[in-house]
Amino acid sequence: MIRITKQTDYGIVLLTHLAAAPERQVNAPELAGETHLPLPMVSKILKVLVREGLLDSHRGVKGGYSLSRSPEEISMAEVVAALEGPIAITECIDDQSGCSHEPLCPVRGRWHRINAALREALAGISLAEMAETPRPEPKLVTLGRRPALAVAPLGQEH
Amino acid sequence: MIRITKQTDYGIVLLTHLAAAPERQVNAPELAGETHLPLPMVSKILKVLVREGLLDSHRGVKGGYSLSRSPEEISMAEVVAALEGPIAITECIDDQSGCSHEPLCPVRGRWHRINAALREALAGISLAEMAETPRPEPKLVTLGRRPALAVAPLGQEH
DNA sequence: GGGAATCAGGACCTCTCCGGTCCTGTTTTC
DNA sequence: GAAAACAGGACCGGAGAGGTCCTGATTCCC
Repeated sequence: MIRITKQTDYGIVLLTHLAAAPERQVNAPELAGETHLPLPMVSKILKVLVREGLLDSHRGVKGGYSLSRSPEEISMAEVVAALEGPIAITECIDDQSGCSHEPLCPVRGRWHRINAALREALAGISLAEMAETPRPEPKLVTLGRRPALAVAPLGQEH
Repeated sequence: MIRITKQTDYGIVLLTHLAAAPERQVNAPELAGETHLPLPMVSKILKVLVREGLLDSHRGVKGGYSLSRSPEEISMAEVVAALEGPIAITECIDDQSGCSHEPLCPVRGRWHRINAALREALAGISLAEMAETPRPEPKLVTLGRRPALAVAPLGQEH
Protein backbone atom coordinates (compact mmCIF):
# COMPACT_ATOMS: atom_id res chain seq x y z
CA MET A 1 0.00 0.00 0.00
CA ILE A 2 2.83 2.40 -0.70
CA ARG A 3 4.08 2.43 2.81
CA ILE A 4 7.46 3.11 4.23
CA THR A 5 8.64 0.29 6.43
CA LYS A 6 8.48 0.48 10.18
CA GLN A 7 12.24 0.60 10.22
CA THR A 8 12.13 3.85 8.31
CA ASP A 9 9.34 5.15 10.43
CA TYR A 10 11.30 4.44 13.60
CA GLY A 11 14.44 5.83 12.05
CA ILE A 12 12.74 9.13 11.41
CA VAL A 13 11.49 9.25 14.96
CA LEU A 14 14.98 8.61 16.24
CA LEU A 15 16.60 11.21 14.03
CA THR A 16 13.94 13.72 14.88
CA HIS A 17 14.52 13.09 18.52
CA LEU A 18 18.23 13.64 18.09
CA ALA A 19 17.59 16.75 16.04
CA ALA A 20 15.85 18.34 18.99
CA ALA A 21 19.22 18.52 20.77
CA PRO A 22 21.82 18.21 18.04
CA GLU A 23 24.89 18.55 20.25
CA ARG A 24 23.89 15.79 22.56
CA GLN A 25 25.41 12.34 22.36
CA VAL A 26 22.95 9.61 23.29
CA ASN A 27 23.41 5.89 23.58
CA ALA A 28 20.99 3.29 22.29
CA PRO A 29 19.26 2.38 25.58
CA GLU A 30 18.62 6.03 26.36
CA LEU A 31 17.20 6.67 22.91
CA ALA A 32 14.97 3.63 23.15
CA GLY A 33 13.67 4.80 26.48
CA GLU A 34 13.05 8.35 25.40
CA THR A 35 11.27 7.40 22.18
CA HIS A 36 9.43 4.42 23.66
CA LEU A 37 10.69 2.14 20.92
CA PRO A 38 12.08 -1.37 21.48
CA LEU A 39 15.80 -1.34 22.14
CA PRO A 40 16.84 -4.08 19.68
CA MET A 41 15.16 -2.27 16.81
CA VAL A 42 16.61 1.03 17.87
CA SER A 43 20.05 -0.46 18.00
CA LYS A 44 19.67 -2.06 14.60
CA ILE A 45 18.44 1.13 12.98
CA LEU A 46 21.14 3.28 14.53
CA LYS A 47 23.77 1.03 13.00
CA VAL A 48 22.24 1.49 9.58
CA LEU A 49 22.17 5.24 10.01
CA VAL A 50 25.84 5.25 10.99
CA ARG A 51 26.74 3.15 7.98
CA GLU A 52 24.82 5.52 5.74
CA GLY A 53 26.61 8.51 7.17
CA LEU A 54 23.73 10.24 8.88
CA LEU A 55 24.98 9.55 12.37
CA ASP A 56 28.36 9.50 14.06
CA SER A 57 29.03 6.87 16.66
CA HIS A 58 31.43 6.68 19.55
CA ARG A 59 32.34 3.43 21.20
CA GLY A 60 33.29 2.76 24.74
CA VAL A 61 31.76 3.42 28.08
CA LYS A 62 30.85 7.01 27.36
CA GLY A 63 29.87 6.19 23.80
CA GLY A 64 26.71 6.96 21.91
CA TYR A 65 25.30 8.48 18.76
CA SER A 66 24.98 11.98 17.44
CA LEU A 67 23.95 13.59 14.18
CA SER A 68 26.77 13.80 11.68
CA ARG A 69 25.50 17.14 10.40
CA SER A 70 23.16 19.83 11.60
CA PRO A 71 19.47 18.97 11.24
CA GLU A 72 19.01 21.73 8.70
CA GLU A 73 21.41 19.98 6.36
CA ILE A 74 19.70 16.62 6.44
CA SER A 75 16.73 16.19 4.14
CA MET A 76 14.00 13.64 4.51
CA ALA A 77 15.01 12.32 1.11
CA GLU A 78 18.39 11.36 2.51
CA VAL A 79 16.83 9.73 5.52
CA VAL A 80 14.38 7.68 3.51
CA ALA A 81 17.02 6.76 0.96
CA ALA A 82 19.34 5.62 3.72
CA LEU A 83 16.74 3.36 5.26
CA GLU A 84 14.78 2.21 2.22
CA GLY A 85 17.16 2.48 -0.68
CA PRO A 86 16.53 4.53 -3.81
CA ILE A 87 13.34 6.53 -3.66
CA ALA A 88 11.04 5.25 -6.38
CA ILE A 89 7.51 4.01 -6.42
CA THR A 90 8.05 1.57 -9.24
CA GLU A 91 10.80 -0.76 -10.29
CA CYS A 92 11.44 1.45 -13.28
CA ILE A 93 13.82 3.71 -11.46
CA ASP A 94 15.71 5.03 -14.42
CA ASP A 95 15.90 4.59 -18.13
CA GLN A 96 18.44 1.83 -17.81
CA SER A 97 16.36 -0.23 -15.47
CA GLY A 98 16.27 -3.14 -17.87
CA CYS A 99 12.78 -4.22 -16.96
CA SER A 100 11.93 -7.33 -18.90
CA HIS A 101 8.60 -5.87 -19.92
CA GLU A 102 10.14 -2.71 -21.16
CA PRO A 103 9.93 -3.27 -24.91
CA LEU A 104 6.22 -3.93 -24.55
CA CYS A 105 5.41 -1.69 -21.65
CA PRO A 106 3.05 1.11 -22.63
CA VAL A 107 3.88 3.22 -19.61
CA ARG A 108 7.58 2.95 -20.20
CA GLY A 109 9.25 6.09 -19.04
CA ARG A 110 6.09 7.67 -17.68
CA TRP A 111 6.76 6.89 -14.08
CA HIS A 112 9.80 9.09 -13.79
CA ARG A 113 7.75 12.20 -13.26
CA ILE A 114 5.94 10.62 -10.39
CA ASN A 115 9.10 9.28 -8.85
CA ALA A 116 10.77 12.64 -9.26
CA ALA A 117 7.86 14.41 -7.63
CA LEU A 118 8.06 12.16 -4.62
CA ARG A 119 11.81 12.66 -4.36
CA GLU A 120 11.45 16.40 -4.54
CA ALA A 121 8.77 16.40 -1.93
CA LEU A 122 11.03 14.53 0.44
CA ALA A 123 14.06 16.61 -0.45
CA GLY A 124 12.12 19.76 0.37
CA ILE A 125 11.75 18.91 4.03
CA SER A 126 14.66 19.01 6.43
CA LEU A 127 15.08 17.09 9.60
CA ALA A 128 15.01 20.39 11.46
CA GLU A 129 11.54 21.07 10.13
CA MET A 130 10.38 17.64 11.19
CA ALA A 131 11.68 18.32 14.66
CA GLU A 132 9.91 21.63 15.19
CA THR A 133 7.73 21.42 18.22
CA PRO A 134 4.18 21.08 17.02
CA ARG A 135 1.92 23.89 17.97
CA PRO A 136 -0.42 22.81 20.74
CA GLU A 137 -3.49 21.04 19.47
CA PRO A 138 -5.95 19.82 22.08
CA LYS A 139 -7.80 17.52 19.72
CA LEU A 140 -4.96 15.04 19.81
CA VAL A 141 -6.26 13.08 22.74
CA THR A 142 -8.00 10.40 20.72
CA LEU A 143 -6.13 7.46 22.03
CA GLY A 144 -8.68 4.72 21.69
CA ARG A 145 -9.22 4.87 17.96
CA ARG A 146 -6.87 3.11 15.64
CA PRO A 147 -6.77 3.06 11.88
CA ALA A 148 -8.17 -0.06 10.34
CA LEU A 149 -4.89 -1.31 8.98
CA ALA A 150 -2.60 -0.36 11.77
CA VAL A 151 -1.93 -3.58 13.56
CA ALA A 152 1.34 -3.15 15.31
CA PRO A 153 0.71 -3.52 19.02
CA LEU A 154 3.85 -1.70 19.95
CA GLY A 155 5.00 0.16 22.94
CA GLN A 156 1.66 0.03 24.67
CA GLU A 157 1.91 -3.20 26.51
CA HIS A 158 2.70 -2.06 29.98
CA MET B 1 11.19 0.30 -0.60
CA ILE B 2 8.14 2.46 -1.06
CA ARG B 3 6.85 0.46 -3.98
CA ILE B 4 3.45 0.13 -5.46
CA THR B 5 2.33 -3.48 -5.67
CA LYS B 6 2.52 -5.46 -8.86
CA GLN B 7 -1.24 -5.50 -8.93
CA THR B 8 -1.25 -1.73 -9.20
CA ASP B 9 1.52 -1.80 -11.72
CA TYR B 10 -0.39 -4.23 -13.91
CA GLY B 11 -3.59 -2.29 -13.40
CA ILE B 12 -1.96 0.83 -14.74
CA VAL B 13 -0.68 -1.03 -17.74
CA LEU B 14 -4.14 -2.38 -18.43
CA LEU B 15 -5.84 0.98 -18.05
CA THR B 16 -3.24 2.65 -20.19
CA HIS B 17 -3.77 0.05 -22.84
CA LEU B 18 -7.50 0.67 -22.75
CA ALA B 19 -6.96 4.40 -22.83
CA ALA B 20 -5.22 4.09 -26.17
CA ALA B 21 -8.57 3.17 -27.73
CA PRO B 22 -11.21 4.37 -25.27
CA GLU B 23 -14.26 3.32 -27.25
CA ARG B 24 -13.16 -0.24 -27.59
CA GLN B 25 -14.59 -3.01 -25.50
CA VAL B 26 -12.08 -5.74 -24.74
CA ASN B 27 -12.43 -8.99 -22.86
CA ALA B 28 -9.98 -10.35 -20.35
CA PRO B 29 -8.18 -12.90 -22.55
CA GLU B 30 -7.64 -10.31 -25.27
CA LEU B 31 -6.27 -7.81 -22.79
CA ALA B 32 -3.96 -10.39 -21.28
CA GLY B 33 -2.66 -11.27 -24.72
CA GLU B 34 -2.12 -7.70 -25.81
CA THR B 35 -0.35 -6.64 -22.65
CA HIS B 36 1.56 -9.89 -22.19
CA LEU B 37 0.34 -10.27 -18.64
CA PRO B 38 -0.94 -13.49 -17.06
CA LEU B 39 -4.65 -13.95 -17.61
CA PRO B 40 -5.64 -14.84 -14.03
CA MET B 41 -4.05 -11.69 -12.71
CA VAL B 42 -5.57 -9.59 -15.45
CA SER B 43 -8.97 -11.00 -14.68
CA LYS B 44 -8.57 -10.36 -10.98
CA ILE B 45 -7.44 -6.79 -11.47
CA LEU B 46 -10.19 -5.96 -13.93
CA LYS B 47 -12.78 -7.00 -11.39
CA VAL B 48 -11.29 -4.66 -8.84
CA LEU B 49 -11.32 -1.81 -11.32
CA VAL B 50 -14.97 -2.44 -12.11
CA ARG B 51 -15.85 -2.49 -8.44
CA GLU B 52 -14.00 0.78 -7.95
CA GLY B 53 -15.85 2.39 -10.81
CA LEU B 54 -12.99 2.92 -13.22
CA LEU B 55 -14.20 0.33 -15.70
CA ASP B 56 -17.56 -0.73 -17.05
CA SER B 57 -18.14 -4.40 -17.69
CA HIS B 58 -20.52 -6.25 -19.95
CA ARG B 59 -21.29 -9.90 -19.48
CA GLY B 60 -22.22 -12.45 -22.01
CA VAL B 61 -20.73 -13.75 -25.20
CA LYS B 62 -19.86 -10.33 -26.57
CA GLY B 63 -18.89 -9.02 -23.17
CA GLY B 64 -15.76 -7.24 -22.09
CA TYR B 65 -14.42 -4.18 -20.36
CA SER B 66 -14.19 -0.52 -21.24
CA LEU B 67 -13.24 2.68 -19.47
CA SER B 68 -16.10 4.19 -17.50
CA ARG B 69 -14.93 7.71 -18.35
CA SER B 70 -12.65 9.32 -20.85
CA PRO B 71 -8.93 8.91 -20.11
CA GLU B 72 -8.57 12.64 -19.54
CA GLU B 73 -10.96 12.45 -16.62
CA ILE B 74 -9.17 9.68 -14.79
CA SER B 75 -6.20 10.68 -12.66
CA MET B 76 -3.43 8.43 -11.57
CA ALA B 77 -4.41 9.23 -8.01
CA GLU B 78 -7.75 7.56 -8.62
CA VAL B 79 -6.13 4.57 -10.18
CA VAL B 80 -3.65 4.07 -7.40
CA ALA B 81 -6.29 4.68 -4.74
CA ALA B 82 -8.55 2.11 -6.38
CA LEU B 83 -5.87 -0.53 -6.39
CA GLU B 84 -3.92 0.28 -3.24
CA GLY B 85 -6.33 2.05 -0.96
CA PRO B 86 -5.79 5.52 0.49
CA ILE B 87 -2.63 7.16 -0.77
CA ALA B 88 -0.31 7.67 2.15
CA ILE B 89 3.25 6.71 2.86
CA THR B 90 2.71 6.32 6.56
CA GLU B 91 0.01 4.96 8.78
CA CYS B 92 -0.63 8.49 9.96
CA ILE B 93 -3.06 9.25 7.20
CA ASP B 94 -4.94 12.08 8.77
CA ASP B 95 -5.19 13.99 12.00
CA GLN B 96 -7.70 11.54 13.39
CA SER B 97 -5.61 8.49 12.72
CA GLY B 98 -5.40 7.64 16.39
CA CYS B 99 -2.00 6.04 16.21
CA SER B 100 -1.13 4.56 19.57
CA HIS B 101 2.21 6.32 19.53
CA GLU B 102 0.65 9.65 18.84
CA PRO B 103 0.89 11.25 22.26
CA LEU B 104 4.62 10.51 22.28
CA CYS B 105 5.38 10.77 18.61
CA PRO B 106 7.69 13.66 17.83
CA VAL B 107 6.83 13.71 14.14
CA ARG B 108 3.13 13.75 14.83
CA GLY B 109 1.38 15.59 12.10
CA ARG B 110 4.50 16.19 10.09
CA TRP B 111 3.88 13.46 7.54
CA HIS B 112 0.77 15.00 6.14
CA ARG B 113 2.77 17.35 3.94
CA ILE B 114 4.64 14.46 2.42
CA ASN B 115 1.53 12.40 1.92
CA ALA B 116 -0.20 15.38 0.35
CA ALA B 117 2.71 15.96 -1.98
CA LEU B 118 2.54 12.40 -3.22
CA ARG B 119 -1.20 12.64 -3.71
CA GLU B 120 -0.82 15.83 -5.68
CA ALA B 121 1.83 14.32 -7.85
CA LEU B 122 -0.47 11.45 -8.72
CA ALA B 123 -3.53 13.65 -9.12
CA GLY B 124 -1.68 15.82 -11.59
CA ILE B 125 -1.27 13.10 -14.16
CA SER B 126 -4.20 11.77 -16.15
CA LEU B 127 -4.55 8.38 -17.70
CA ALA B 128 -4.52 10.08 -21.08
CA GLU B 129 -1.08 11.47 -20.36
CA MET B 130 0.17 8.08 -19.33
CA ALA B 131 -1.09 6.67 -22.60
CA GLU B 132 0.54 9.24 -24.84
CA THR B 133 3.20 7.80 -27.04
CA PRO B 134 6.49 8.89 -25.53
CA ARG B 135 7.69 12.21 -26.76
CA PRO B 136 10.94 14.04 -26.04
CA GLU B 137 10.28 16.33 -23.13
CA PRO B 138 7.13 16.32 -21.06
CA LYS B 139 6.58 19.43 -19.00
CA LEU B 140 8.42 19.54 -15.74
CA VAL B 141 6.81 18.44 -12.59
CA THR B 142 5.82 21.65 -10.92
CA LEU B 143 5.00 19.91 -7.77
CA GLY B 144 8.10 19.57 -5.69
CA ARG B 145 10.17 22.63 -5.24
CA ARG B 146 7.92 25.01 -3.58
CA PRO B 147 8.36 26.76 -0.25
CA ALA B 148 8.49 24.02 2.27
CA LEU B 149 5.53 25.09 4.32
CA ALA B 150 3.18 26.10 1.56
CA VAL B 151 1.14 23.01 1.17
CA ALA B 152 -1.81 23.56 -1.03
CA PRO B 153 -4.91 21.61 -0.17
CA LEU B 154 -5.22 18.84 -2.66
CA GLY B 155 -8.34 19.29 -4.63
CA GLN B 156 -8.71 15.85 -6.01
CA GLU B 157 -10.70 13.76 -3.63
CA HIS B 158 -14.11 12.88 -4.87
C1' DG C 1 -34.91 -22.40 -25.08
C1' DG C 2 -30.27 -24.27 -24.63
C1' DG C 3 -25.49 -23.91 -24.95
C1' DA C 4 -21.41 -21.20 -25.10
C1' DA C 5 -18.83 -17.32 -23.76
C1' DT C 6 -18.01 -14.11 -20.51
C1' DC C 7 -17.85 -11.65 -16.02
C1' DA C 8 -18.35 -12.08 -10.52
C1' DG C 9 -16.62 -13.44 -6.36
C1' DG C 10 -14.61 -16.11 -3.75
C1' DA C 11 -11.19 -19.72 -1.54
C1' DC C 12 -6.78 -21.18 -1.50
C1' DC C 13 -1.72 -21.73 -1.79
C1' DT C 14 3.24 -20.43 -1.87
C1' DC C 15 6.99 -17.61 -0.82
C1' DT C 16 9.21 -13.40 0.07
C1' DC C 17 10.50 -10.10 3.32
C1' DC C 18 9.33 -7.15 7.26
C1' DG C 19 9.60 -6.82 12.10
C1' DG C 20 11.92 -8.34 15.80
C1' DT C 21 15.38 -10.96 18.81
C1' DC C 22 19.77 -12.51 20.11
C1' DC C 23 24.67 -13.62 20.12
C1' DT C 24 29.48 -12.92 19.58
C1' DG C 25 32.95 -9.77 18.70
C1' DT C 26 35.67 -5.11 19.18
C1' DT C 27 36.60 -0.69 21.14
C1' DT C 28 36.94 2.65 24.79
C1' DT C 29 36.85 4.39 29.54
C1' DC C 30 37.97 4.18 34.26
C1' DG D 1 41.34 -5.65 33.48
C1' DA D 2 36.41 -5.09 33.96
C1' DA D 3 32.47 -2.76 32.40
C1' DA D 4 29.92 -0.30 29.03
C1' DA D 5 29.01 0.68 24.75
C1' DC D 6 28.91 -0.02 19.48
C1' DA D 7 29.55 -3.56 15.17
C1' DG D 8 27.92 -7.04 12.55
C1' DG D 9 25.99 -10.80 11.90
C1' DA D 10 22.52 -15.00 12.10
C1' DC D 11 18.11 -16.33 12.98
C1' DC D 12 12.93 -16.83 13.22
C1' DG D 13 7.77 -16.18 12.87
C1' DG D 14 4.05 -14.15 10.57
C1' DA D 15 1.76 -11.12 7.42
C1' DG D 16 0.80 -10.06 3.05
C1' DA D 17 1.91 -9.99 -1.98
C1' DG D 18 1.55 -12.66 -6.05
C1' DG D 19 -0.72 -16.05 -8.31
C1' DT D 20 -4.13 -20.01 -9.44
C1' DC D 21 -8.47 -22.10 -9.64
C1' DC D 22 -13.36 -23.14 -8.91
C1' DT D 23 -18.23 -22.28 -8.79
C1' DG D 24 -21.74 -19.36 -9.88
C1' DA D 25 -24.56 -15.61 -12.65
C1' DT D 26 -25.44 -13.19 -16.87
C1' DT D 27 -25.86 -12.44 -21.76
C1' DC D 28 -25.68 -13.58 -26.72
C1' DC D 29 -26.53 -16.52 -30.62
C1' DC D 30 -28.29 -20.44 -33.00
